[in-house]
Amino acid sequence: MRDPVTYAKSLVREMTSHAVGQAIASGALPEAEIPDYVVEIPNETMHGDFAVNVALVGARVFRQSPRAVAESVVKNMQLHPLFSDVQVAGPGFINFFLGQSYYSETIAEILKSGQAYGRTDHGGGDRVMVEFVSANPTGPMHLGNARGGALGDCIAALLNAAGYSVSREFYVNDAGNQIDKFGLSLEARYLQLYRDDIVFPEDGYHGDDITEHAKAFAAQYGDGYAELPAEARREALVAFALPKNIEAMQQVLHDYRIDYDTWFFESTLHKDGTVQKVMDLLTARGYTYEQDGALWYRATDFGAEKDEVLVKSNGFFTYFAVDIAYHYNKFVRREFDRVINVWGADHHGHVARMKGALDALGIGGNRLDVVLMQLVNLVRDGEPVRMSKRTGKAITLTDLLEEIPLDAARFYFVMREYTSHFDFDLGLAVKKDKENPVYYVQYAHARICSILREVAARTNEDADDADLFLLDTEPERSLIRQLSLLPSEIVAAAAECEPARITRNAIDVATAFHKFYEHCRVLCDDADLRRARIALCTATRQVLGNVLALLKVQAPETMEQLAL
RNA sequence: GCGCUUGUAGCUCAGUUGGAUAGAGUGUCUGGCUACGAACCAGAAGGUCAGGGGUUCGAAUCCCUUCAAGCGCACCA
Repeated sequence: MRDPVTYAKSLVREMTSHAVGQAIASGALPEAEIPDYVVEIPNETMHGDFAVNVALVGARVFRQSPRAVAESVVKNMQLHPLFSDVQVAGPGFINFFLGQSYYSETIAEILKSGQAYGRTDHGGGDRVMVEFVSANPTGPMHLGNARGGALGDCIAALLNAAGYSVSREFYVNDAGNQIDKFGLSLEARYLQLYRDDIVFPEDGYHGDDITEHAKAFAAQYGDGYAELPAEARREALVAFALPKNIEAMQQVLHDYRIDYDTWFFESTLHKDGTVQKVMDLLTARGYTYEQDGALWYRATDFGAEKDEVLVKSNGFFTYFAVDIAYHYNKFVRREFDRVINVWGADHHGHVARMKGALDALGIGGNRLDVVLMQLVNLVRDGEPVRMSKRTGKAITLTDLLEEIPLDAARFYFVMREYTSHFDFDLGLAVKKDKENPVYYVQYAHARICSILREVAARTNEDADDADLFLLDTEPERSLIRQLSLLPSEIVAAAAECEPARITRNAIDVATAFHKFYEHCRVLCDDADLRRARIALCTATRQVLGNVLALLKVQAPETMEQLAL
């Protein structure tokens, strides 16, 4: 029962297949191969807990109406004790109803597993890397990084809970063009401190942070670098500013509750020769050619519309070449079974050629999954917000976290599916009322804690040996049914790389609990029922706590705790 | 021009690999606190699933097409 839903579904499948076999053996159905059918959870509870469509998809091969097939199957069905009933309904669905033992065993399982409830070994320990954010280290992080950060971090947590061995990684682009630009920008700001005739590069980084770096550098080293050769000057400035930027990113992300296993530096791929090695590998495999002084990769051999440059005619590698080398490093050098990259949707053109390049290397592009996240629009009370009120510049991750609670930020960025172009409403995120789903879920947790405090104060009862069969009203069963979904929901969310499934699950659990609270008094006079309901509250608190932990959102014991 | 993503209630979004009467939240209207937290619950109203074709027992879901929005199509990263 570690995963109640999956277990019950497998029983349904066994019972159904066996019953069809029996029906054929008894002559009720003609000899035929059992068609593929699905076991699903119906939308309506009156349609049972699980529904099977074998009669609908099998009507043709059995040459009978769906209802007739269903009747024959049900007639030959031996019901497992976990179920209380099976019925034919609608056009020919076979509906299964869970018995009370399912509900009591689910609660027992949750209480026994505790923090481990929801975790499975589905992934078999496969090594998966989740690379996310990987923001350009030449400046502060923006809102897209905020969504990508919450998304990647939650995907990693989900994979971990689903039984994968997960590594979180940040790729630091500390080489190449944008670092040159960074150096030129720093140099211009530095020299401007001493001379009037310095023109700032048109395509340089115009942010104040560049000027701040230059001033700090000047404060520490004076004007000595103004007279040195430009190359040495820029190198010193970059060596001064880049680590500061990286450290700042680490700090902000840490504040955002994201801690990486690895900060991987692009420069190491150049230094240890990986980039050149991978170029040679592609050439040896016959997938490159030279033209116009550049080295080209035959992307068209792998379905792309045009070939791509790997080595520019000036001798430098393209970003694409380095990225191929980076992924070679992930799969071959570091032996990850799977890699998940969280990219902004504006990189979608890069996906097919990256996978193609992995095919070209014989690694297999299907081992790479790219989560293409749509970009975020910031709105306040329906109006688009482009700039920070405080700084007048584009809103950074730091600005955002100063304005809205951390819990709201983490929850909101994964609440919508990553394919949705969504508007982040600053007005809504700070609201501490029922409009805000974060508080709705947290309130449910605090409410349970409050009840359990009350229990401790009044009765000090032990619910360990409670008779869980007493939890048989609809609000109770409906809540337990919701609790039982968690392990399979985590597996599904991990498979889809979609944390939004889990935020929805959290909201659904909270809803089911609030309804239970409304209809069933926990501190009732019947001592047996009381103990059973205490056990249900404890189990619900555990599930909410486990889900919120996956999302890295606080599970408060009182709402006052949330005052931030 | 080609490609990717999206289009479902006034608004924000679900819809579990094609299933039963398309669901939540919010907003509007109405009701519920002298018992465990009303940051909650219950009810009403609200739909041409962007439009049009097709596939089949059955389509919001799959195929074709039109329209609309966002984003890509560099010897940038």
